[in-house]
Amino acid sequence: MNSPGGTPLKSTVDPRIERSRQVILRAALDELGEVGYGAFTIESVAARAGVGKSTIYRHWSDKLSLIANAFQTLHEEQVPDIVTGSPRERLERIVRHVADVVAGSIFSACIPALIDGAERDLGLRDFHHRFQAHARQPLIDVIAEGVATGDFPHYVDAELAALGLLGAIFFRRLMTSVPFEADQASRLIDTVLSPP
Amino acid sequence: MNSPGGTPLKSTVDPRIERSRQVILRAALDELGEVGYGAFTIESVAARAGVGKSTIYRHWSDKLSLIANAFQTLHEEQVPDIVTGSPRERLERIVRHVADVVAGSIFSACIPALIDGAERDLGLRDFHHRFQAHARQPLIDVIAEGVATGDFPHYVDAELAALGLLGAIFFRRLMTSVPFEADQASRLIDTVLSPP
Amino acid sequence: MNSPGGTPLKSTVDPRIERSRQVILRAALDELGEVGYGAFTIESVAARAGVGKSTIYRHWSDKLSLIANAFQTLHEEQVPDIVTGSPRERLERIVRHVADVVAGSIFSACIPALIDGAERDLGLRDFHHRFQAHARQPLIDVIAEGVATGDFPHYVDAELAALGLLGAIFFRRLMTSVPFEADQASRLIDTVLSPP
Amino acid sequence: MNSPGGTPLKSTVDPRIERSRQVILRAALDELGEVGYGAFTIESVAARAGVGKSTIYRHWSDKLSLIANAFQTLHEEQVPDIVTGSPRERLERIVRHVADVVAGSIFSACIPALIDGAERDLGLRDFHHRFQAHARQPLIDVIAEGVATGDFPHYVDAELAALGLLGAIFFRRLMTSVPFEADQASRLIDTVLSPP
DNA sequence: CGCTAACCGAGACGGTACGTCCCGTCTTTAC
DNA sequence: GTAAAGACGGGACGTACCGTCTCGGTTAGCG
Repeated sequence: MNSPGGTPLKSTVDPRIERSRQVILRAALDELGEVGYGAFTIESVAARAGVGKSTIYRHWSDKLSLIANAFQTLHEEQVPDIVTGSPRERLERIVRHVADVVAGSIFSACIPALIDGAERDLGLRDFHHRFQAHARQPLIDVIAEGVATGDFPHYVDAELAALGLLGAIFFRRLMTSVPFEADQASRLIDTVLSPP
Repeated sequence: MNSPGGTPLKSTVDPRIERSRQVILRAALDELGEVGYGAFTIESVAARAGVGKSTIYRHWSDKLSLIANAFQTLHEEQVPDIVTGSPRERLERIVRHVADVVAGSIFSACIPALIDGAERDLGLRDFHHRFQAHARQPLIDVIAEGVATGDFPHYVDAELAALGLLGAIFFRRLMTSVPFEADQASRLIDTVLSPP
Repeated sequence: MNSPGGTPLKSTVDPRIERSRQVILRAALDELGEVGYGAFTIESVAARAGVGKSTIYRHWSDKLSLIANAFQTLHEEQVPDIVTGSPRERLERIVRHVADVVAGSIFSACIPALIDGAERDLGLRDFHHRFQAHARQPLIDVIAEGVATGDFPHYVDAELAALGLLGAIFFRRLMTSVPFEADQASRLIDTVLSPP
Repeated sequence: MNSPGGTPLKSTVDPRIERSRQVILRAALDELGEVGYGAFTIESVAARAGVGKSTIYRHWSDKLSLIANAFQTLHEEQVPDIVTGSPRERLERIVRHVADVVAGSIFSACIPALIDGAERDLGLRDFHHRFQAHARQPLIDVIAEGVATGDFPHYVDAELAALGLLGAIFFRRLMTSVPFEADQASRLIDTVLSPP
């Protein structure tokens, strides 16, 4: 049910179904951002979406899969980056973007819920990990490219370096009271990858 | 007023209180580690501790403050490090220790719960952030020392570097399916702080 | 608005509701009769009725309104009397019936609970008093008729006489260890209304 | 424990004990009259009496026996009647007194609680019944005397007549919204025992 | 078009945990 | 050595949601 990437076999579905899904997902995201995971209730989402509770359960098996699915819809708003400039420049642009997103967005508001949910629900965990791996890849690629071109030191392990950069940003979001700000991106990159 | 000599009003407390607190906190930690934050139940803790539910509510106002308090008791098991060796050696020892703790321990099992709880409860958040800052400090210190002694490059920002190292470890724990292993500590340090 | 012909908005109700009400009221009466008002427990009623506690609270706001409502269902079992015979004969039949009911029946088992409940809950008190007035009326009527026909002394106040007869029966039930038995009905009537 | 009529074997008791008993009984009666049986709690009585909960349990085995004992202290305030006048006059004086007491007094406020409590607790029931029998006796006696002197008809059963008179008063208190008033005493007696 | 099947909202249902209150017992400390 | 203070295990309260399940009512799209 409700497989993230599955295309329907039937060429056309009842338009009411799609309409319900949209309304509910939107309401779920709003709710999650507003009250957080702990106070997130299906009944609130249903009320907010102007929909019966059963309509939600008709499309998602439980609370967590609704949340997981809602996250996917956020995925589309990514892909911010272009391919111009040196690896260093492109890396900085990516890091700034990540910092911005993590600093404040619906997505950011939902991260703790996602982390906790992933701990308890296998399906959600899988989605979470795959999603992160996917989002991490461009960063790794651009670092690897920079190592190849000599923009970054040869001893740099692209994967570990990407982990250090992302980790710093997420660590600040999740473990401290002061989130990482985009302006610090340059100094972070200098520290981790040595200055140009 | 009552006592002539200005003696403290309550010099000692009922020993049962302390005993109950210990038993309950222990049970709470066990429960948290086992079933996680989402399935954490006061009633289960009470049963596990062999205690009435009301005894728990007599000492903690609600679920979250119990959890917050339980975490504080984990604070004692830190202080792992010694002061011998070069900054590089001591840094690696610290990183390995953190990696070990994050890879598997009651504390590790509770991190997602802590992160999620901190998002909704102000008191828990404060505790969480103060606790992390405290635990982070030795790492920052040893990096700063290494920069001063020339063991690490002069351009390194100790705080950002510490963030990168810790962030990498926690990121792997929270956002990927493969936790960071202590064996990778050396390579991580090389990447972030350049090799010796 | 929606329906063109101005049809009632909700002609029928979910049949499950009525079914639940029946089952629960029955269980509540049984429970009341068995364990009494003091030990009457919503949770026991739920268990006895094979119903979730929330189903009870969905229909009744609290314990007392459930009890009050349960009593109303006893209202139906009255109407025992016919209209044949002299006033004296009919009076005796009524008194015997009351004595029988008060001596032993679910209703009788619940009287103390009802009296006590009525003392604290306005709604229950109203019901209790209205119910009693209703049940008292036939007795008053037949006495008044007897006074008119000369079967009873002219100085008899029908209402006070009815009170005396009923009072004697209830007093025995509530304030003594020996309930009034139907066989004594004749002598009671003779005493209060003088012999034929 | 705490048998209603038992005299202590020891000639002298610790005066604190007696003092505690008095304070607690007084507080219990006040509490009962104010909040009723349903909201009557030991903890409230303890607070009102300025006494520890355990002090109450040291003297009474449970809530009901405290209440029962409290009632006994009301017994002393009875004995209202004198022995002058004809049986009819003395009867009326007794009935008026009962009506007054039942219409409004701490005792009256506690009757429903007592009735309900007696239904569930054997000890309380015994006390209740014995207490009532005792209080009923003077009424029976004076009626019997009146029958003997010819003041009342020869066919009158003194016990049933007393039951009718008392029953009428209590019935009005417990089962109707209009309590019996002392002014109606004369007419009630006329109806039940025929006019002089 | 008109029918019928699917989908819908509404919300009742059996549950479970919440956090509160009070029970009656038991322990500790102060007077 | 008694009493106050109050901690304790227990259990019912009434509330909030869970995820499941009927209900009629309303579309949609096929025939």
